Amino acid sequence: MEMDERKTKILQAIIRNYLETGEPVGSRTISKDTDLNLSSATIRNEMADLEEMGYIIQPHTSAGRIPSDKGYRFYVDTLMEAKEREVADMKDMLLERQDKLEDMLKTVVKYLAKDTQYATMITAPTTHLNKLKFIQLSRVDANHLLAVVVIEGNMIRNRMIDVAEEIDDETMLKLNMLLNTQLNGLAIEQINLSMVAKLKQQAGIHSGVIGDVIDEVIETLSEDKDLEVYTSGTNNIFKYPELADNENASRLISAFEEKEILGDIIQPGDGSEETGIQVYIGGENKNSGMQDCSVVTATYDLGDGMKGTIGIVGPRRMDYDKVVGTLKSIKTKLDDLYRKE
Amino acid sequence: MEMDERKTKILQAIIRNYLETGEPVGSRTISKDTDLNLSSATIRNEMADLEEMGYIIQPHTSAGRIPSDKGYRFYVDTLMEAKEREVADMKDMLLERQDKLEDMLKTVVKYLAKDTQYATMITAPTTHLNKLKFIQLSRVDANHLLAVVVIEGNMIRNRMIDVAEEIDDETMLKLNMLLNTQLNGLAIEQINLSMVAKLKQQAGIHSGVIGDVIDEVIETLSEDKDLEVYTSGTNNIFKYPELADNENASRLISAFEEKEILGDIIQPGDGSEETGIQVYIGGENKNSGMQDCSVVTATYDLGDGMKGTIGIVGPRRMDYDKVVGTLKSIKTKLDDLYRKE
DNA sequence: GTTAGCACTCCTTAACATTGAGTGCTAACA
DNA sequence: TGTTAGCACTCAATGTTAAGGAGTGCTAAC
Repeated sequence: MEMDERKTKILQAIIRNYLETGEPVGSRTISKDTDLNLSSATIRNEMADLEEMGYIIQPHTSAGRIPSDKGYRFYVDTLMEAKEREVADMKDMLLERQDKLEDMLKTVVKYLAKDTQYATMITAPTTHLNKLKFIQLSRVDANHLLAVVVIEGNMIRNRMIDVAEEIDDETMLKLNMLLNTQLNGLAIEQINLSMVAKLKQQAGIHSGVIGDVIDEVIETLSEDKDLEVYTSGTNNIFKYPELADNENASRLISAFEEKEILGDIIQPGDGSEETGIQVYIGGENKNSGMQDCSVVTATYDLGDGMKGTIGIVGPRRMDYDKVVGTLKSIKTKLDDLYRKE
Repeated sequence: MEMDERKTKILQAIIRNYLETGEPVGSRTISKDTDLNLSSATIRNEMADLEEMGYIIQPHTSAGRIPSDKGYRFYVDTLMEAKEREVADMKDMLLERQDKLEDMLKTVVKYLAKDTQYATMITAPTTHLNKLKFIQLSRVDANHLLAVVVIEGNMIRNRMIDVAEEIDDETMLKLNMLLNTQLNGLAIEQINLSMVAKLKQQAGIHSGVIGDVIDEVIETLSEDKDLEVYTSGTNNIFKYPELADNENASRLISAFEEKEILGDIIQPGDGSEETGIQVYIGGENKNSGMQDCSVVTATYDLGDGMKGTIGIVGPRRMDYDKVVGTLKSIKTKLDDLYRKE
C-alpha cells in the first residue's frame, strides 16, 4: 500500500486536530473538518489503511486514532509549515547587560519557555576550539596568585593558585610576558605537552614553583568546565497530562536538574545540517527517560568555533510548526549576533 | 484545658506515627503503641481534648487524627530530639575542587538532598559587607579593558569594559595603582559618591575615558549580583503525595526555578538566633505557594561577614528530627571551615 | 469507489451497595 | 472520678452494575 494525496490529507487533518485537542480523532470529525467531502465511512476505510501502514494508532477498539511516531515523523518531514516567527531581538537582550554572554543565554532560554510553553534549555558555547586572547597573572596576597584567561569571544576564566613561596615582582612580570608571548593566539587544543615543557624550560632558572604555576594555568585553560546548561520553564510539563503523571514528571524534573543528562539529550545533531534544526519524536530519543517526549534542538554558531545548542522538550503532540519556526528565527538572530561587525 | 504529661505523650505518639505512615492515626493504634496501658476509649477522650485544644485535626468524621500546624509546632519546640548527625566533611568537598566556593556549595546542596530526601537549596554567602582585596585592570585589546576584582574570601568578579579611545601602558599602570591604593581594604558598602569623585579627580589630567572606567569598576563592585542560589533534589517532592498533585508540584517546581522566590522563602531568620536554625511549618510560611510545605533553614557564617542560608523544603510531615540534626551538623562544619586557620 | 446502516466494542459516568476503620456517647465498673 | 466495654453512627474507599455514547468494522446497496 502506498501514500496517495488523499491519505496524506487525511493524515494531516488527524495530526492537526490531535495537536490541538489532545483527544483521539474520529472519522466523523475528519469527514466534517476537511474539504474532501467524504463520508465518515470512507474516512474509516482510509484510516484503517493508515493504521495498517503504521502512521496512526488506535488506543482501544472504540476510540478514534492518534498519530504514531512514524506519523509525526511524516508530518514533520513533509507536511509541516514552519515559517519563521517574530521573536524578541537577541541584540536587545545583550545590550541590557553589557557583554555577559551567560546572562544573555539565561534571558533567551527564559524567553523561549514563555513563548513556546514548553521546557527549554540552552548550552553555553563550546570554547575548546577558541583562541587565547589574553592571560593575566597577578599576585593577590603573599601566597595566592590569580590567573585570568580571556578567550576569543570574551569568555573569561579565572583560577586562584596557591603558592608556597613568595614570587617577586620581576618574576611576575617575566611570567606574564612568557605566558602571553608563547600562548596568545593559540587554540586551547593546540597546547600540548611539549609546549608546556618548552615553557617551563624557558622559565628555567626559577625552581619548581614556576612550573607549578604554569601547570595550573594550563589546567585552567584545558579545564573542561562542566557543561554549562541553563534551563527554564520546566514546570510547563504540567500543562500536558501525558507528561504530568508522577512518574514521568519526576523523571523529567530530575533530568532537568542533572546537567549531564541534559547534555545527553541535546547532543549536537548528526543529520540535516543545512538547517541546524533537529527533531526527535518520542521513541526516537536515545535517552530512555524521554520516550514520551519530543525534543527539538537547534545549533547556534556565534563564530570562532563558539557553538552551542538550544533544546525544547514537550509532549509528542508538540506544536512542531511553532517550535521549529521560533527556533529558526532565534538561531538566525544568534548566528548573526557577532558575525557582522 | 491544659496540657498534662499524658496528653503530651499521646500527642507525641500521634505525631511520630503520622510522620512515619502519613496516614491519620486512630485511637486503637495509640492504645497499642504506647506504654500508657490505656484503652482506646480513654485515648479517644484525650484525643477529643487535644482536638479541642487545636493540636490535632480530624480530616473527616470517621477518620483518625493528624497533627495541626500548632501540633507540629509544639512537637518541634518541645518534643523533638534533634541530635547532631554524622555528615560528610565539608573540608573534603572543598579540597576536591581547589578554592571554588561555588562548587562546594553545589556539592553540599546535592549531598543534603540525597541525605534528607527533600528539596534543598543554598544561597551563596553575601559579599557586600566584604573587603576588597585586589583590583586588576588589564587591556585585552584595542578597545576592551578587563577589570578583575577579588573580594575577601577569594570571591572573584570580572567585567569587560568598552573604551572608545586607546589607553597607553603608562595610564594603565597609573589607573591600577590608583584603584588599588584607594580602594583596597574597603568594604564595598564604604565606597560612596564623594570617594568616586575624589578618585576621578586624582585621575585628573586624563579625560572622560578614565571616569568611565572608574564608574564601571565601581559598578562591578556594587553590582548586587542577582542572588546566587543553588538547588537540588526538587524531584523529591514527588515522594510525598500531598505535594505531588499537579497544582502543588507545578507551583513548587517553578518556585525552585525562580531565584527571587527562593530568596523570599529562606529569608535570614528573625528569631532563635542562638542555634541559627529556623523551622516554618505549613501556614507559618509567608510565601503563599508554600502553605502545604514545611521549610527548615540554617544560616551559616564563613566569617568576614560571609553569611548564607541553607533551606530544606518538604511536606508538613517532614522528619524534623533528622533535618534539624543534619542542618546543625552541616552548619557547624561550615562555620568552622575558615575560622580556625 | 462510495456510502448508509447496523451490530459491536469498550470507555466513561453515575448510581448504588458493601465494607471497614474510626468515632462519640452511654452506661457500667473500680 | 477516671476508665472501659459496648454500640450505633459516619463516611471514605471499593466494588458492582447499568446506561450512555463515541467510534469502529463490516455488509450490502448505490
